[in-house]
Amino acid sequence: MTLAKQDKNTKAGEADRALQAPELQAEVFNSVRQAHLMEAVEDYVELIDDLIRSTGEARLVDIAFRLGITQPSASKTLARLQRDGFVTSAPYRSIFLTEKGKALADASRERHDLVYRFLCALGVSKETAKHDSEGLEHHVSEETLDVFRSFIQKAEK
Amino acid sequence: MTLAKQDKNTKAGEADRALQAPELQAEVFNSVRQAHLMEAVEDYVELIDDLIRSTGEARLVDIAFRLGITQPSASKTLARLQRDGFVTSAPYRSIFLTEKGKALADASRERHDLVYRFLCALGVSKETAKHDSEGLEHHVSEETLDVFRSFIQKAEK
DNA sequence: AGATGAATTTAGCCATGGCTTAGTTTATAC
DNA sequence: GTATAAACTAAGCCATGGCTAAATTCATCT
Repeated sequence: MTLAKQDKNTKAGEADRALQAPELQAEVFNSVRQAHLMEAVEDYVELIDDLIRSTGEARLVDIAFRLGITQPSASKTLARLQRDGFVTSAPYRSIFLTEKGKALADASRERHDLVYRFLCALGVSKETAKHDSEGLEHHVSEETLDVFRSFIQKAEK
Repeated sequence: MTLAKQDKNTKAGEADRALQAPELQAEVFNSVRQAHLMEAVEDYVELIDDLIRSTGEARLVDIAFRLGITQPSASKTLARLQRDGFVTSAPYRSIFLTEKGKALADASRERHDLVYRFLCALGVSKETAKHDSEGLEHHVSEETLDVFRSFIQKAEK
C-alpha cells in the first residue's frame, strides 16, 4: 500500500525518489556525510600508494602537486592521517603507508578502477571516466559495485 | 605513442587510470573540490523545493530533520544560502527559493532523478538507488549524464 | 666545508558545517 | 488574554581543509 501510494503520487517521467519518510532521508544524508569524512583519507592513501609504486617514494611536494593544493595544506592533512594511523613519516622524510593505510589504499584503488572501467564500458570517454570516477568512487555502495562488475563482464564478452 | 605506452604499463585487469600527468590529476581534484562546494547548496534547495511541493512550505524544523542535523546547523547554512541569493526568508518564517535557487533546485532534481532512474534501470534496488543517487548526483558530468539518459531509454524499450 | 636552493615545517588566517546552550519569538491551548 | 510549548535565533565551541608568510632543514654543487 505504501507502494501504491507512491505510484499514485509519481507523475509521469518523475522518479519516486523524493518525499520518502523523513527519518529515512535523514539516514541517507547522514550516511553521505559519513562517506564524506573518508574521502580525503582515501584520496591521500591512494595517491601515496600510486606514487610509491611509480616513483619509489611519496614526497610531500609531489602529493601536494598532484592534489592541486599547497604543501602546507597537504602537510596538515598528512599529520591527521598520521595521527589516525594511516601513514608514518619522519620529519623531512617521505611518507609511508601503515598496514591500515595500505589496506585502505588497496580497497580504494580497486573501487576506483572498477568505477572507471564501468564508465568506460558504458560508453563514457576515458577522459571523462577518469574525471567522474574520482568524484563518484567514494559514494558507490557495495550493491551498486556488484552491479557494475556484472555490467563490465557482460560488456566484455 | 602515449597510448601504446599506457597499454604497456597497464597490467591485466588493471585500469589505465592512475599515474597520468600530475597537472591533469591536479585539475581533476580541483574540479571535484569545486563540485563539493556546491553540494550543500544543491541539497538544501532541492529539499526546500520538495518540501514546498509536498507540504506547501519549507520550515527550518523540517529541513533540519530531513537532513539529520540540528536546527541551529541548518539555520546557519540557510543564512549562507540567503547571503548568496538562493533563498529568502523573514525571521521566524518559512524559507522561499529565489529565482536562482529555484533554477538550481530544478536542475538538481532533474539530475538526481536521472541518476536514480539510471541506477534502477541498471538493476540496483530502489533502496540502494535512493541512497547512492544522493551521494553520486553531485559528481556526474554532463557527458556521463547523457550516457545515462541513453541507457535508460534503451532499457525502457 | 660553505653557499644556495629546494623541501618541509610552523604559525596563523579564513570558510564551511557540524555541535550545544541559552534566549527570543511565535503559535496554541485553555 | 495569558501560560506553555514549539520554533527559531544567537553565541560560541570544534574539526576539516584550504591559504600565505616565514623559519627551518636537507641536499647539492662548487
